[in-house]
Amino acid sequence: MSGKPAQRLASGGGAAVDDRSVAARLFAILDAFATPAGATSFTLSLTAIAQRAGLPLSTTHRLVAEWVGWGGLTRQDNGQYSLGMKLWELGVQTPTARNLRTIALPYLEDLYETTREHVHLAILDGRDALYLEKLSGHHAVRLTSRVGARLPLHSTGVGLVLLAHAPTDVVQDYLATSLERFLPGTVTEPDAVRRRLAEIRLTGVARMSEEMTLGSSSIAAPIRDRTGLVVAAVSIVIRTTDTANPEQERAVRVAAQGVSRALGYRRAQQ
Amino acid sequence: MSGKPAQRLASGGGAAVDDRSVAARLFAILDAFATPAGATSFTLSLTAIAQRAGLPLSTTHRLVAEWVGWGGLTRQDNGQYSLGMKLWELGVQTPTARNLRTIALPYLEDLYETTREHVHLAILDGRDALYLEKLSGHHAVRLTSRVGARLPLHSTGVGLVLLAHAPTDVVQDYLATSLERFLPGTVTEPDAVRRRLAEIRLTGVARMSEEMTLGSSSIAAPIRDRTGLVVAAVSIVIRTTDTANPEQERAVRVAAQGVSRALGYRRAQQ
DNA sequence: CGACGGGTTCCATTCAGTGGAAGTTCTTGG
DNA sequence: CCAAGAACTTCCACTGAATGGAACCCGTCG
Repeated sequence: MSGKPAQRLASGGGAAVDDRSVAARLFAILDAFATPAGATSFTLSLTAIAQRAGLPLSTTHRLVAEWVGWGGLTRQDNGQYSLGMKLWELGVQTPTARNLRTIALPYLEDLYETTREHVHLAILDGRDALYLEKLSGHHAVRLTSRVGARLPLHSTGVGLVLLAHAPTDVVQDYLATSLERFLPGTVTEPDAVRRRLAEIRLTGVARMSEEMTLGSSSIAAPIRDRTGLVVAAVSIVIRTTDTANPEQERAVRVAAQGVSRALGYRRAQQ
Repeated sequence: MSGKPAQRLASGGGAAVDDRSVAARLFAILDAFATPAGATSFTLSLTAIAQRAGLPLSTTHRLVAEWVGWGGLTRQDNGQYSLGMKLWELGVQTPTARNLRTIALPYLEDLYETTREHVHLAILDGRDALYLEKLSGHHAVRLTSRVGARLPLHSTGVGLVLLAHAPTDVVQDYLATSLERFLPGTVTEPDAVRRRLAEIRLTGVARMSEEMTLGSSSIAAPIRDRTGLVVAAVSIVIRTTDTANPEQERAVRVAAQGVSRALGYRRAQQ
């Protein structure tokens, strides 16, 4: 790093210079709260935030205070910090999530009622399936998914559907990296995945069985907007042992079509 | 559009001083997106953001770029900006919203199924009822409410329930200001409201009729946590013309109790 | 009691952020 | 077709806001 004659610590360690902008530091603080894995959301102490964000304590202290002042973070009685309501309020206003959810929810409810199984709504975001909504009864199978979670495209029903209808370069790109095998049943071989995608495009539904969670299978179908583009996917997650029920598949299709129609899709082609 | 740009003109047309911190300016930009009234969420041009945030265009340009880089804002094809998915992702992680929602949703679904009416879940936040969840079928009455919306405490079912169980100083404070009369039926007289609150505490339900929206009534009940504290309220919104149905009230109670029990409430007192 | 780990405050230093202005692109309309 | 204008982007000299090390505070533990 000969470029910048920036501040240099006299000590032999030669600590790295932090050239992040104030904004970047503020964001780093929020990112410290990104819930890992499927864990339940949590709280952090000031020091913990400082560590995760890679910031000096005093700086963290000041910036965290700014967040709290605005409502993006909340300080709890025990001194721990957590994400604040303001963030939630703004978050739910996000157009994609809000519009899709509002329109889709009634159909998802119908689907839940007729099948009594977990119902998922997801969109493609980057290289992941992002779960926008999840309905599930009191009982139902334990699952990794939750609203706001990201799950892989190749091992989930909604993921495969989204991938099947994604631009070719996205598919190319996705299959170029090695796909994680979560269970023995997970299909990870690129060509095998490609064959599945083709079949999904043909039949209009994806069926998965024990590729992410033991004991659970899923049936997923695409949601199209007015232009015919696939913008989301619905699925139900069922116990693997249940006998294959054509009614279930039909219900998923009906729901997907209902939402598509509500979005203005008129089955022009197909 | 709230808080006017913090500009203070020195006598004689001197330059304005803006003593906001970088963080405050970043927040002001996000706040520019706070959806007004009940309008559908929207997009803003750079110039519009600058105006609403009270910032010079070049500064706005730079800061908006930071937001976009992080994912808090998204630039659309037409050049307009809107809230970004990252914000949604973090927002749904907010503990209060997430936990309550997760626990309550199954019961809300039950309630929706048995009544087929709008179902609301709200908490008290500041001087407003903040709507955490809303289920509604395809048909159903048109409403002002939506997830993430804030509505007054005195003119909504959930609002009254929350107020009825709020600390006395909150009630005091709330009733000290003049309450807006949305419809002829809105009860705005402090003492009349107080009497209602007492009754709600006694009976355990609130009934409203055409106090916010013409043609719609609501039935609301409190949700308690393990300590017995009222942390939220559920309600259904029904057509006013419908004959009073004791089944509906019972369904609301059942839902509220179900959620309370799931939160660990054991009906110690009462 | 002393030490320790978390949190808070202080303040001299300096460099990141600022914003006016000039440059660029896209529209409008004459 | 070009001029006028609006919206956006880039530039850069200046400066005061942000920085972070250090000192301080406070509750807890052995």
